[in-house]
Amino acid sequence: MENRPSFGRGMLRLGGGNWSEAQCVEKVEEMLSRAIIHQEDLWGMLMLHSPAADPGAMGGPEQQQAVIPPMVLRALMAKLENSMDWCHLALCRLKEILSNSPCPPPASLAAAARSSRELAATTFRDYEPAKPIQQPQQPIVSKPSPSSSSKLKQHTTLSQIHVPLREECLASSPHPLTAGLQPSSCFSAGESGPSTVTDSPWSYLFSATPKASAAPPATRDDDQSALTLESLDLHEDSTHQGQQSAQHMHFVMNSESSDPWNCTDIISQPTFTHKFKADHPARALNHLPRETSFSCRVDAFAAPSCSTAGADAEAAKRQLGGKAQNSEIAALEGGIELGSTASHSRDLQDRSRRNTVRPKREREATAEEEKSEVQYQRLRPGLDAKKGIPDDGHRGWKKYGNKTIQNAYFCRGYYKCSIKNCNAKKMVQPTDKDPSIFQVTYVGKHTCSSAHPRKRQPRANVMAGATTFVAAGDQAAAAQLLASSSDPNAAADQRSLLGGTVAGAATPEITDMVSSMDTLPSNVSAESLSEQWQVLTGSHETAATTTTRVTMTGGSDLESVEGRGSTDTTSWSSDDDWKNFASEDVDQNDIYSYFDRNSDEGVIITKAVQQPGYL
DNA sequence: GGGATTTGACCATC
DNA sequence: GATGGTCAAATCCC
Repeated sequence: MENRPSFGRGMLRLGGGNWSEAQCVEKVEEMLSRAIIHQEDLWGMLMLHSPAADPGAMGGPEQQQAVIPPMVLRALMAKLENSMDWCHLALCRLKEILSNSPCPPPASLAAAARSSRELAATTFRDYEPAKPIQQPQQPIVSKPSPSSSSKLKQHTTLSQIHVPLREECLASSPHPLTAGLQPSSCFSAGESGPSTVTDSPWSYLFSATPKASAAPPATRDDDQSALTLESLDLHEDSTHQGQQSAQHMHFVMNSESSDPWNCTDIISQPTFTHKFKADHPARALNHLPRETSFSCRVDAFAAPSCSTAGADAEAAKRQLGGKAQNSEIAALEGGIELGSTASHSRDLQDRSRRNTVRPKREREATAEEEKSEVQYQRLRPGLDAKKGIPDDGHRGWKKYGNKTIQNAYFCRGYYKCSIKNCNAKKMVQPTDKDPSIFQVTYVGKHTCSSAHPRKRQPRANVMAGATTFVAAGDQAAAAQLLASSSDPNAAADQRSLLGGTVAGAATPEITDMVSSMDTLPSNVSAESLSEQWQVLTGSHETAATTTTRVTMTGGSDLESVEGRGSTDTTSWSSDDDWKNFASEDVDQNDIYSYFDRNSDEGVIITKAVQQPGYL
């Protein structure tokens, strides 16, 4: 399985190189941040069905039998909350170590502090009252490694931080550790500009960093997307933290919607300005409201000495002529700092400059490179499980290599077309943040068009999952459908829908992408029922669904039906196909057509999902 | 047994 | 020297 790190005989290579302690700490910080994201997601999913959160959601007795016992749910939630507390605490501690400047807990924290055993007794009172939680009772005192070559070599006296204990659930009470902090106070003494947005519990710190769209930047004139990042610029501040230069980012955002968990409040304030300064672009991004979907225009970009995320990664790719080292891009996208030293910054800047004179290899490969295309494809549970990678419809891919990539958790698989003399290749790599989404880089074109018929999808009935996407504007119904779905992705989509859909937010790219059932035989009539656009903020996707009712007349002499997406077509050529056909991957851009037929009438739903840059 | 996959080695490039 | 792409022998699996 190329999608998992290799262990045992093929020991995972962790990229090599010497990492300073500071870099290791940054790594840990990144891991903790991601852990928190997952914890919050899980917590949110638990909240959706928690009887404590919604006593009326239990339904009848049949449903009660099917759900997790309330006491277990509460215990799970308490576990999650405790875990999240610890992650927040660890992050605060790490940042304190890094900056070597103690950041005392806010007054609200001191007021909130109680003993850990008291917490245990509180959170587990309904489940396992006597079970203590292993938590340190004393403030952590750093023990610098004698071999350290970083600033950590110096003894760092850490401030006392008592374990913050929450008495209320996260939905109604922000974390006490962060409740009293201004946006950048934990990182630097940078200014914290005015913000008219009341930070929600989900947007404080270390949450998912919104990513910029890879699509051409949209302006507010031609795009009604929920959030527009008006400008983003970076500049060096060599005076910051001694010799380490800092990337300062300034954001000016106009937003009509941001936090899907508190969408109404944001909508009531159609425009807000959020300015701040942080000593790390990724940290700056962390202050953006969580789970937002936006486009951005990069007005200026300086090759970073530290990682950025999303927009910066894309900008870096462009800046480096699309030939940036994968390690750098992976680090950029992952928010991982490859090296905090000035030398690494210079290296990146030099690389950027070198690209004005294109390397020999690149020049020679120009023709081929122009044919490369990067896509993000989602693994469809049940359909792609066997191969472990998304099925793009081509039958002849042969795997010829597997490689661990520096700073990427998952291996990259190398595939080429098995047809003789065909030069098509692709590289497939799960993204770090969501292994079910793969970055697929196609290189070269197929020269075997007649020899690789599209692979017919298994005729499993996936209609139940497909229909869940048509309920834009009817979030409750959609959520109910998704909740009843067995699709593991349903929870995420449920969160997305519950988080708020924005009608009329389709981008021109999506408009061009979707065309449903434009070729029909004479005995089939099609009636377009609806076309819905929505921004699935929770998954950073924009989705379009078109629903077409299809009626077959004149008996079962169907010959062919085609549905066409932007780059490919799907077809079924016999009545038997028509009857049994359930799902077809229309093309590689996450366009799916679903068909369900009862007697002579069916409904075809085409869903197009645009993943903005993905990540 | 044969095709597909894995995996260490090799090579090109920076 | 580090890194990514490719090769090919070994191995796996149907």
